[in-house]
Amino acid sequence: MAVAARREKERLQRGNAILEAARHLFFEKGYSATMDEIAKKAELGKGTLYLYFKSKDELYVSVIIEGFHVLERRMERELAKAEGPDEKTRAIYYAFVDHCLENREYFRITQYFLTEDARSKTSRELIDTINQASMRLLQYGVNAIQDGVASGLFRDDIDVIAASILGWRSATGILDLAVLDEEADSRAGTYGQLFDLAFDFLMRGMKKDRPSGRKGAGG
Amino acid sequence: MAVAARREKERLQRGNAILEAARHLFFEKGYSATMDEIAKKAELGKGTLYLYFKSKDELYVSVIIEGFHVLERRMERELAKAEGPDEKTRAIYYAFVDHCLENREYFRITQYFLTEDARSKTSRELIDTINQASMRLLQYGVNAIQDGVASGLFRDDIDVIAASILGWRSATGILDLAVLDEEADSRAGTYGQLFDLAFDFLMRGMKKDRPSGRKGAGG
DNA sequence: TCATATACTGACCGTTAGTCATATCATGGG
DNA sequence: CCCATGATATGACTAACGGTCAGTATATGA
Repeated sequence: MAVAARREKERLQRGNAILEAARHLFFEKGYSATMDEIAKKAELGKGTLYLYFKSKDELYVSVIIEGFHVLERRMERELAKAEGPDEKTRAIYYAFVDHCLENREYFRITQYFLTEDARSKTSRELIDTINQASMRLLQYGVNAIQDGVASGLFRDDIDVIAASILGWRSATGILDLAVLDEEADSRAGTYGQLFDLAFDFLMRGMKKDRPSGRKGAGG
Repeated sequence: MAVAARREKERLQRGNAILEAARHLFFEKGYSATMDEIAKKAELGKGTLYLYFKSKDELYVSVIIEGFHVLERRMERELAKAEGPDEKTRAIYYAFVDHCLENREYFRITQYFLTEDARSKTSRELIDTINQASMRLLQYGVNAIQDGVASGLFRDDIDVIAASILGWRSATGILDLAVLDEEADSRAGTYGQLFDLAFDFLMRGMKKDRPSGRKGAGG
């Protein structure tokens, strides 16, 4: 009796169809895309959406979480190519920045949810989901910097977690500007310079003071 | 005939009464505070609100702009107390950070408006109003750093504007975290450490390399 | 063929930003 | 004093939203 299994498969497919319609519309119109529109795009009745997602917010957050998965895969990919803590730290930082620039809609909708809706309105649960996903990705930065400390590239008196958060939040702060600015296209131009500066200052801050030392790869 | 003058005065008073009611409610409930609530609090009919402010968004932004004025006065005050570019840079940075922490509601509602509503929904005009106010305040940072370069404290190959933006955006990125976190109270604790780290790395990045020199105030 | 369970639907509800026909009030001439 | 005039204030109304639920359609297995 493969009925139950097929049912399950169909259920997943429907869920994905809704998610896809939602992604398109949230990307296009932001949070103000309506459930009616999404239902229409998914070729379903509005009520059906609520069989798969408890609320508009839950659907919205599902799209956000998608974005986190995309970013995590990218980080893994870039990390695999990098050698040594210097490159790894750089790989994580720019994987984040480039992901957000190339998929600015994911970034935009994520940032939205973390402001107003963090207020009483929405369930704490959804916020926590996003926070947990953030912490998971932050760990990549922590690990890279930790390696840097272990290998002697970075000072051993730095707070590894604080430094990671700083890198993350500096990039996010700049991304807010860059992504809001419709004109600016890629990492080139003014914003690219800013991301580089942020990374440069972060590295200078962490590296051991070796004004004249060589930069050989730390074994 | 002082009629016109009195009318004008009354008009201003009404406007302020509405603004005050709006501030209280936006602070308490965020953007989801309703125009009906604000009207009730201001002891006016809802329609009256629309004689003084074109839309809910315009009223909301008016409250935001209030916050910018408060911050600017604080910057002026702190700047007056500071001597030399090191202290001045520090004064501007912490005036910003402390203002946002002590008046987190102003920060919260500002950040909200700069995300979702930046999308097509609202008039570009309102966004621009906020951007102009931001640029005005950014100038305080630019001036302080410029002084630092002129006095030889900072390297003369740094991009003064980029460095200012970096300080601003790093602080904002951390503030997003700190202000969202209901628990965290003041500049003490984990977040305080982060703000300090951000400032420290910024200064290290800008200062001339003097690995062995003394840190005495550069006069 | 039909009873039952499962999945879908859209008319409906409460709520909200914004509008506008109407009501209220102050002013100054008669 | 009284009333005509214009300025100001009002809240019932509309359209649009998220969310609900009574009812419909479809699939299953006896």
